Amino acid sequence: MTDIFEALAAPARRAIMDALHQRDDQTLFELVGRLMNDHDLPLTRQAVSQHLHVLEGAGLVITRREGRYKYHSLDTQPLSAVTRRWNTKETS
Amino acid sequence: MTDIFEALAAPARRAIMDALHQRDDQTLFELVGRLMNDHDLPLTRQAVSQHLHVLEGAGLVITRREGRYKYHSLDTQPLSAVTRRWNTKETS
DNA sequence: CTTGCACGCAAGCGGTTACTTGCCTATTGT
DNA sequence: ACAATAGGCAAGTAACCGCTTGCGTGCAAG
Repeated sequence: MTDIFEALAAPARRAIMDALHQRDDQTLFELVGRLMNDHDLPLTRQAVSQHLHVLEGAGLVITRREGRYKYHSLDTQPLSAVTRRWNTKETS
Repeated sequence: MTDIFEALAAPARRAIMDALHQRDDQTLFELVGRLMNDHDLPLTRQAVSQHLHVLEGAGLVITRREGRYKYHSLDTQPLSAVTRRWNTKETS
């Protein structure tokens, strides 16, 4: 759970999360093209790849191998636990 | 909202959040003493002070001046918005 | 079997960040 | 008034992080 905050600290990684939130099961190149069009983030392929590895290590992104393609999807379960860490008293 | 992730990325800052979660309205020196006893983080006064400023800037900690004392408390409202960013579909 | 595509690995570089060090201000107590 | 306490400000340093660069691997198509 510690890695979640560090993973989401980088703006580029949050942009990737947003891109995956719009549509799941995206490959690396799909994400690269999307991040160059939607946002003005000049992220190269290797940069996105490294970010995806960080997000995957934090448990926020799950991957699925299919031939030479690797599809990425969100896993929002860890985020729910994040909020409950300091929100034990007030919830409304 | 961007600053929230960067603020919580540092483990020392999360430890401060935990200390404030145990008890609100703590001064700087109270937090320093608590962080030296509870955890094994050798945080100096200036380090904790800087971390508190970051947390305050992120809106996670609210302060209250009283004479020469400055009491710090948690504000967990921003954290609720954090989770809802990517949890629009599943909530249970 | 060769060519191209999707992706992985690893070293290196520049900017950021956490922490220290030193000094300063303001409020309280005697 | 003087000393002590609670906290603030700013510069300097070392480590970390994001990104690049270059090359390597495996799958797929002709």
